[in-house]
Amino acid sequence: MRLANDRERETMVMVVVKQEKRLLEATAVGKSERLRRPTIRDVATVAGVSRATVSRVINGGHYVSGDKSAAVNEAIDRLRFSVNHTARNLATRRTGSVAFVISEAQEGLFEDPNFGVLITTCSMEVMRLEGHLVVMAAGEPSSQVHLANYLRAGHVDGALLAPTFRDEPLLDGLAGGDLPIVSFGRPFRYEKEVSWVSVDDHAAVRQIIAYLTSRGHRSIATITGPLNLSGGWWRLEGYREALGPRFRESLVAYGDWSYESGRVGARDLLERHPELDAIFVASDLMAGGAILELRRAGRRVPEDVAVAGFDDSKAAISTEPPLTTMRHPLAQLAREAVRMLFAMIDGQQDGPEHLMLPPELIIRGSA
Amino acid sequence: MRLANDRERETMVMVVVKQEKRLLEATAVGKSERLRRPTIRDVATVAGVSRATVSRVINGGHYVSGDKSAAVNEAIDRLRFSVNHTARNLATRRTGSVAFVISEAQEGLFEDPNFGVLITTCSMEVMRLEGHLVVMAAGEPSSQVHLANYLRAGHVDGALLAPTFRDEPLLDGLAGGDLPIVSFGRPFRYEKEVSWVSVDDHAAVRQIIAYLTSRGHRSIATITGPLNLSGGWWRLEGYREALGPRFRESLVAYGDWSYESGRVGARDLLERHPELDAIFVASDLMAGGAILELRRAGRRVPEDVAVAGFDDSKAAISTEPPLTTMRHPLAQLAREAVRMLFAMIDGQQDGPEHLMLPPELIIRGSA
DNA sequence: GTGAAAGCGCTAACAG
DNA sequence: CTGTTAGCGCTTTCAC
Repeated sequence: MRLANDRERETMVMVVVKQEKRLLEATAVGKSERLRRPTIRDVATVAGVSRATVSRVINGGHYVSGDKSAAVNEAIDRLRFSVNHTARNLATRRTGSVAFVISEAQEGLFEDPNFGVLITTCSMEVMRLEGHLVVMAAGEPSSQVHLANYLRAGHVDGALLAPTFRDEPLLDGLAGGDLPIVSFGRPFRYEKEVSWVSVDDHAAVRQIIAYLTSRGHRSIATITGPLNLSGGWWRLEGYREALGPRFRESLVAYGDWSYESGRVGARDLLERHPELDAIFVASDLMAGGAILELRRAGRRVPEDVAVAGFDDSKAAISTEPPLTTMRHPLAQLAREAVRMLFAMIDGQQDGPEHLMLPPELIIRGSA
Repeated sequence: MRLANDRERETMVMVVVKQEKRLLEATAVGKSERLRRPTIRDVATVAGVSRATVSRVINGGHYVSGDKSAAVNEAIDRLRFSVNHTARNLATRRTGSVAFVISEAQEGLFEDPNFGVLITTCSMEVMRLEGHLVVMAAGEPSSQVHLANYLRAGHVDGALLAPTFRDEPLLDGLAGGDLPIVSFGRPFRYEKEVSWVSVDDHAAVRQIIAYLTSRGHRSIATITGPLNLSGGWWRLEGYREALGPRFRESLVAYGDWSYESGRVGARDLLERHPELDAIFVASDLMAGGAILELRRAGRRVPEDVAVAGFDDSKAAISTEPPLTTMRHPLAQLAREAVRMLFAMIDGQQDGPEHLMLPPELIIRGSA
């Protein structure tokens, strides 16, 4: 009895509200006159089933009979229904979105073509898993702290971190918190605590140095990336180890991923070691700059000086000659990172997970 | 009486639910053991007010007395409360997020450093307005149609469109719909119907050509961007108009924004017009390539051939000599685009709005 | 100025 | 397999 009364009341209220709404909409200004989107309630009515059944259908259709399922699907099509993610998220207590955190000052990162592959692949992969990729940028330390708090406040289900610098405060606020995160590149100081994906920089460089050595090169120099970024750091470490006793500080030029720094690096190396016969450059873009400078100095590539790059980005095939380089499996890393993140979000993964993918030697004309 | 009964019932239910929840949490597995986030209900209890009052406070604090307001704020701090956007969005019928749509195949766009400024500035501006910037990429035409439908399905409040190509299907599915959109660059075919922001490419090129002419240059060539992108198209139009009767097809080399196409373009121009004494290049990156090629051909810059770029991106100061160029007010355009979009979303703006910002001539060493 | 309560649209027990 | 119903956390009338 009580129940019946309640339902009556509810129904009455609903009707009134609906009328008011229609009134509102009818008098609304031009553009926004579209009627409200259909809800599962509408679908349920049209299909002649309960809301729960509709919900089941749009969530995989398990435990629903064939005909009911068909009826629901038909109603969905007819009404052009599409689920309201906000409502779903409220009910499931998930936001349905993950952050892509850019910690570096904007300018730098975006000059790197790799970055584009990363963000686009992540976005597509997240969308494939029915989620949203939300880009969040924080340059200065203060806003990084702010961002870390924001992220932890439950506005996103997890976060993907673009390569972070050695001393950035971002990870301090995130590591050990309960927000699932996956870092691109091995995060300094938090390598154990935080999940990450990375190409095996160390092994990659050993491999390419071995290749250069096997081709008879004896005086192999290098141009590094930024050493406060894990890619820059580990590629130099790999070089150092590969050279072993032949390593000398003067064989190292310090770059910052930019084309220009490749040029400057090559020039300096040539000055210090006119006899050098090969250079391993830590990114293709820099390698392009290095080749230019070598040419200017009258060296032929690869006859006089062999040049090997890293990444196999678009830059690798726009040099003359095209670059011999290590392929950086960025798209795959991005997909794996998203997979790892969702596993953590879904609670299928407890502790931190670390994934190191092998690169591949791509032999072209420069070495 | 009826009311009282209802409340009683509600209260009882609440208590039971809460107990169950606590039980659940206590038995939950390790990591996710954190207690649930405080809600406005908790804040209300602690502050000794109603949920409505809390809501008022966190939404501007209007119509709330000083002391209640203070009490609420104190409770908020104490409980480390932060609003649940999902719940708010459900109640307000807004998603709180806007899409940043990348229609181009990923590779291309991300080589453009401009693009980074755009997306980062948009993200920061949207966050400043309490929203989220969701990146959505769609390369092939089929997925573009899919994306257009998705966007219109109400999953976002509006969309910012990265520069679109002349014949992309994306806009066909979006223009005229009821989803607010703002395009970066003047959208072909939809210039009237769709809101957009753009630098005044046409005027910019006239200005820089006037500058070159004033410096005594008589044979001014150009290297264009992609003509199926509005920036590329209008810069060529500006060049054409500025040259007037002196315009000749052979003075035009067609590029694609890439460094390499700048090199090739300069080489071709030099071949066709050995007498040329100036080149207007439609992007700084290409200008860098052009300078390289000119040097190779033995021309001094700017003594023999003046080179002017466009964008004033980082590339402009890493050339030798640094580039004379037109500053592209990208960050400002991004902020204005977000402002326009929110105005449309908030219903403060009806028809499409178009904003063209003037560029600024930056004189450095190359011209 | 403030509180009560009705939703927002969906999911997830819980019965049956 | 299917329907009922109690929330998810917040906003927003509507009274007072």
